Amino acid sequence: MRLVIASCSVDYVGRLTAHLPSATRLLLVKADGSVLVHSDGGSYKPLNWMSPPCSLATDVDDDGVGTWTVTNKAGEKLVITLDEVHHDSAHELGIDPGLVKDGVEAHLQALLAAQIEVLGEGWRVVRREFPTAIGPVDIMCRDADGKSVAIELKRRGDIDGVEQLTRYLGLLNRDPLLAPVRGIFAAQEIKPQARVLAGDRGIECVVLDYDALRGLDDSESRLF
Amino acid sequence: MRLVIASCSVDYVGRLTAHLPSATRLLLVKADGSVLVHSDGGSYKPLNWMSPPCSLATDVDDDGVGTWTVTNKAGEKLVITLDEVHHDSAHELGIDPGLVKDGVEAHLQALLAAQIEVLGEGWRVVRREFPTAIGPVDIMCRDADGKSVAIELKRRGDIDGVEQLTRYLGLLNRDPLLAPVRGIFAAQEIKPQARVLAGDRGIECVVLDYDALRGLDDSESRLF
DNA sequence: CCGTAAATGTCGTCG
DNA sequence: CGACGACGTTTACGG
Repeated sequence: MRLVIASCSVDYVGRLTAHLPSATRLLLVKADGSVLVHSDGGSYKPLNWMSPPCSLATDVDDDGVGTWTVTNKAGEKLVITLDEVHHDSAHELGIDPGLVKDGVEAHLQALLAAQIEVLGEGWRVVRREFPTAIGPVDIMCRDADGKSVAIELKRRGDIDGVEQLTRYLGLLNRDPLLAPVRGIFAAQEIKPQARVLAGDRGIECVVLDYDALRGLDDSESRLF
Repeated sequence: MRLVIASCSVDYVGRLTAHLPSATRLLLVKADGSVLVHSDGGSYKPLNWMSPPCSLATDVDDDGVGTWTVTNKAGEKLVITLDEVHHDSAHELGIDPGLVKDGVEAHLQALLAAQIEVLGEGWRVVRREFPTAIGPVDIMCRDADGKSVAIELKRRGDIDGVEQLTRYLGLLNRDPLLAPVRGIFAAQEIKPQARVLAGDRGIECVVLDYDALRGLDDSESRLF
């Protein structure tokens, strides 16, 4: 990894065209050739960048002044014009073991599927990620009477999720083997507008407590 | 901007829980207090981070070994445990003038509006960003017979865009002065599922070639 | 401040 | 490799 602090201007030509006027910035060159241009504020997103795989060609003088050209297979190009270099150092980092995540939708789905009876006694899971022509239903199950129920799971219950479930229900209810299919919109948090829209579509809302679900499940290890 | 190369492990507890085992990484502290943890590969996205506004508290010895704790108002916490510091430098960067973009959806809209007859002879634009109660229709136009057509533009045509246009059409068709309103979903690329959904809703799909549109337009400058 | 739509989205997963 | 949905989405733009 190479770190350069330099006064520079940047031009990107690719999926769009973008330009950065001259200013002092951090240029970060990773081992895979990718380049990030960061300012001293904003967010984690660079002002400009080139994702790997790509290659960096430099045309600079003894002071590091000149141009860097980063290109990729798709013909996208990032041109960095360096006016003055304030810092330039390289560091060996090695392979990163990577991130371990916990608490995302997949876990919520596993937890709910393992404890589907929190929704009603005698309920059973037919399939997780039940396939349809327009995408998979998160959990397909049947209630105590054997009637089909489609569950859409979200961490945050927004209008989009209700729309998604509505599309599934519209399709599923055309299948005489399944119809009538009931819909349940389950999330850790459901926005008021989503709740209203769900009510309007005859979709039931369920707020899930992730910690409670995890607590109820005695053998957490088998979920993963 | 402070740059630290260090062997460290990282824990994030917030909207989710995440852990990074010990390895050598770049720690980037921006002037606004935000912190980015980058590995030597991957993409522009850090392995872990804390967005501003947030505050960094350090508890380290003379070698820089110890822990950094970054917290924000929402109670999210990023804890970095430094085992060994290989590099530590600070740099003054100043304010960044910011990025200038060109070639995004707004430009596609301008190009298509200027050449609306690529959709059919005698078509004319009624208005770009035609206002409705639930948001603006990208382009409202009339075909050769004077019938209303609502166009939704996307760079990438996904299901969301079809839903969006469907909502507009539902509203517009309640207006006797406009109805019946036809819908066209135009994008540089249309996903199969979006195409199926559009077909189901009676919405026509049009694939746009940005370069061709730009090439057809003789005076590109007047678009901007 | 909240809601909506765009993004050089990126990232994982599954076919 | 493409299609698809989640994302600590983030970010910009209105009201």
